[in-house]
Amino acid sequence: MLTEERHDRIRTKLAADGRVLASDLAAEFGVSEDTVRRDLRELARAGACRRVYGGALPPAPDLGTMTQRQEVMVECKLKLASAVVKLISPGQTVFVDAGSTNLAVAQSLPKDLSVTIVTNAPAVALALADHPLCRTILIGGQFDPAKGACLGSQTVRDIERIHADVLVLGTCGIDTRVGASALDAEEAEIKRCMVEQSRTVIVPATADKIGTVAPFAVTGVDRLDHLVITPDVGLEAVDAFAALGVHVHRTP
Amino acid sequence: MLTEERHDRIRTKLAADGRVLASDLAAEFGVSEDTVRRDLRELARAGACRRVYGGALPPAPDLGTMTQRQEVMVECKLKLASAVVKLISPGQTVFVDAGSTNLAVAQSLPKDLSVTIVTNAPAVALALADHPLCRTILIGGQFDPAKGACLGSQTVRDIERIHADVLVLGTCGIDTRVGASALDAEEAEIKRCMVEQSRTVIVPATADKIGTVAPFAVTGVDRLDHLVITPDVGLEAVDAFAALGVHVHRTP
DNA sequence: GTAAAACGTGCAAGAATGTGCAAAACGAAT
DNA sequence: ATTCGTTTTGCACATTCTTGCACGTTTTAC
Repeated sequence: MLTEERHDRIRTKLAADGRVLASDLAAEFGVSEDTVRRDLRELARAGACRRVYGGALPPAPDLGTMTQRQEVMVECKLKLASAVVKLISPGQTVFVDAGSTNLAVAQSLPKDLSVTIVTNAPAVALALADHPLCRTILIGGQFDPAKGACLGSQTVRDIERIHADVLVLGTCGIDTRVGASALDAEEAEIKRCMVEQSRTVIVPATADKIGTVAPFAVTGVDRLDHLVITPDVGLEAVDAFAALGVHVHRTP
Repeated sequence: MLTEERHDRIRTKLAADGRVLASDLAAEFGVSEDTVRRDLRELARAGACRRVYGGALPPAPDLGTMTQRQEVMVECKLKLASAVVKLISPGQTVFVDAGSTNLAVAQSLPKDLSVTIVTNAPAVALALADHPLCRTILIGGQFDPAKGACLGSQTVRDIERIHADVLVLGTCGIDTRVGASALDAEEAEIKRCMVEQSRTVIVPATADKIGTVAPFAVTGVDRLDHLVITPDVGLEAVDAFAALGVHVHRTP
């Protein structure tokens, strides 16, 4: 049995059964489990499967990206979110960008806070469904499942019609020199547009994003007003942003 | 049984039954209750459920209106939905109106069907996030939490820019003389607009809506092409609609 | 108020996995 | 045919992960 033959049969079995067990494959192919594990490792590296304890599963079992992202660092993001909502005052109009942290912001919004939320993320709008005092404007457009947000020219046009007091900006990377940046050109365009239309910009960021630069620039540090971070961010980074005029808030 | 498989089945069971018992799950999976508790703990940490004494419940107990409506007549709506998706052909552009039945339609859409879905309901867009072949256009506007949809003049304007092959119309009442009607003026306006921009109109309706007239008219019977109903609708009603040129489909 | 059921925690056994390494198989060039 | 280098494979050992059990605590029911 050739290596590639095994790979092919594993792919087929995975598509047919929705899962494979390392022990089964070893018995079926008449090779050791070590070899099967090597196969699975390579297939996983190629994106053909996800390795789990005992075998492997298809790459996208549930909701691919959005649900997955929501599952990591939940408590961390909730803390960021509750710090962010403290910066929002009654009566304001707030742009809420897409992203799992910003979804947490929407969920953490006090029910007695009367604000207008403008967002291009359907999940954010749904999360605000039980906030009776909250007026929610959803910006439409072509829906990008990977980002969980609406992108495209129509979205940009609609955003340009709105002037907000505050923007809660999601970001893929934030750096003292480059500022905020995104992984995707379309996404960056939307974010740039939101920055343009907002008076104040708040960026919640987990430690892994500090000092990171993504390919597409969104805005320089000079346009950022508040940076909300977790306590595990180094103090030197905090000072660096503070020196550039950014108000840095650390969650407890 | 792999860990993630258990998690997945717990999620499914939770969505289907609205609750799970630790003892049931342990028996069903053939593992100890300790393991089930561990699973539930992880799912709860990921926000997929709330742990309660004896088992677990879905994370959002009562999201006001939308979630509540979803819980009633689930299997009935799923049957309607699977009948509706059979009327959709590859390559078509489909308006999907708001409403719990239409959300079921989106969820029941085959993953290998390549279509463009246009909707003003954020939940529908989110449900289509894991359909790689499905292009989703979300119509924005002011989000109405009670309806789970975007309403308002901007929504109307955006809908008027799109011409669809098919409309899956949600309705509050449908009658042989009055046609489809809605409980709300804004809502009716949106629906009217969608009918205007679509070539074919499909109306899935549960038995309680047949013969009902809501205050605000949407469209006459002459513009309805397909009526998808449950078997508990009387035959005389079926014949009445059929006599007016509507194709009536009964789910088994 | 008491008993039973459910729960959390720590722990140990067993299974699965990663890593390093050597033998075997294979191909190419001499 | 032989030799050298590469790839594949299986094995040994340390590590990690999962799971069930014991025991003390909390919650529920009667």
